[in-house]
Amino acid sequence: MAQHTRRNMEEIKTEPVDFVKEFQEYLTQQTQHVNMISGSVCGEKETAESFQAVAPRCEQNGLDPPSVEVRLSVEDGSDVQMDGLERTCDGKYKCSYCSYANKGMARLIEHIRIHTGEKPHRCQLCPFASAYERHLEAHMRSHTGEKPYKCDLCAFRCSDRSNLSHHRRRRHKLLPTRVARSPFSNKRMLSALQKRTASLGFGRRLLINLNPASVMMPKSDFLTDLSHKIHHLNSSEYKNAPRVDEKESRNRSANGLTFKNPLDQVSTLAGQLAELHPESQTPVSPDRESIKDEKPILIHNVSSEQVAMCSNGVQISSLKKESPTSRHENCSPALSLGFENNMNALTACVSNSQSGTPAPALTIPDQQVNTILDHFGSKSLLWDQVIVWHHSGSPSMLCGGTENPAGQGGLPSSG
DNA sequence: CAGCAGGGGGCGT
DNA sequence: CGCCCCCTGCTGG
Repeated sequence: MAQHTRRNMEEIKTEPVDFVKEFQEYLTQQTQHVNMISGSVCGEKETAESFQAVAPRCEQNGLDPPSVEVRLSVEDGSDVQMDGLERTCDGKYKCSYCSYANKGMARLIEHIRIHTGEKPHRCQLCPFASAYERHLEAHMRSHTGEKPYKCDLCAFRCSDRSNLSHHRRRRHKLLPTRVARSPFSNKRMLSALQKRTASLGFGRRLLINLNPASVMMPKSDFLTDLSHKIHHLNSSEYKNAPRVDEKESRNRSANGLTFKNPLDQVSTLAGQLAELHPESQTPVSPDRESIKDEKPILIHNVSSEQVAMCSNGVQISSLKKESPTSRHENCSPALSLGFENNMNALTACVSNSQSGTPAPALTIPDQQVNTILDHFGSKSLLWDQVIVWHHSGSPSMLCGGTENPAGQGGLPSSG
């Protein structure tokens, strides 16, 4: 009896890890099952290799291979029967499981996953899985503790824009705010930046403050109106920014964060982010009332495209690289990160930004820069991306300034 | 009521 | 096709 109890205790002890593992195995099995069905419908069974060939991106993100096969066996004609897909006469792809139709095949593939139960986008930290990548991103914020969306009518803040919209409707009886699109006048550059951030493992999240308020200004004014705003970027201002306890910071710098549980790491980092600067965490409200809260940003040496663009709220410049020794001089001592092998933690914390949301300040000591570079080198990280976020007169910055010294860096050619 | 997850639409490239 | 946004529904405090 006592032995039995002890054995149970041991089982319980390891349960969290085993549970996640088992759940992922379960999902894998489910995926394989769906694949099998899919393959039988297609008349061929896909191997793992062929899946990777179809969607190499999946390997990158550690996702399941797409099991929803989309193959036009017949090129012409409407109502082409595919694997779970039909094409309607108006060119839309129609779900064969329900009446849903969409002109975008990818959208339909996503939709069909609802029927197949496939959830290839898995959280690395918990059993959460979703058929939608965007949902995984929102889910990750629940781990990081990010609450980038703030209600401008009360102190409410949340991690999801939908929640904010929900809150505004329920609490303040307000209609949802339609957020205008990107303020970038140079959309090509925006697209390039998005691709670059994606290539860095930041998913589709963009490390740029796309303050919707900026949209209120005519595009042409973006280029002319920021000059008088640059004075906000006073280096003395962020000297006053709250800093992580120096001793603690030093310890972390020397030892790195040695969390056994990646979730702990994320949580701790999120906590540090929260301590950075109360104001700096104040997100950009998507509403026009918050124009006063615009947060200019600097992005140094953005890419090989020597871009210099200013806008109301966004400045991007292609400054010369700083020497590695001078790097720290321009860095806010806001936060030191230690990196194990959890790229997701980095992604989750660093990518605390998306359209209309600010990023936290991050400072990465040299040793850890090297660690990161070691980690990301094979992933083609171009470490000369420097992103500075300027918050309401209290600028913070994410620093870097040196290309991957291993020479493995450089972004894949976007072409 | 907030948090979270599921699902779909619009638009630019 | 990717990105961004929105709405809806469920759950727990």
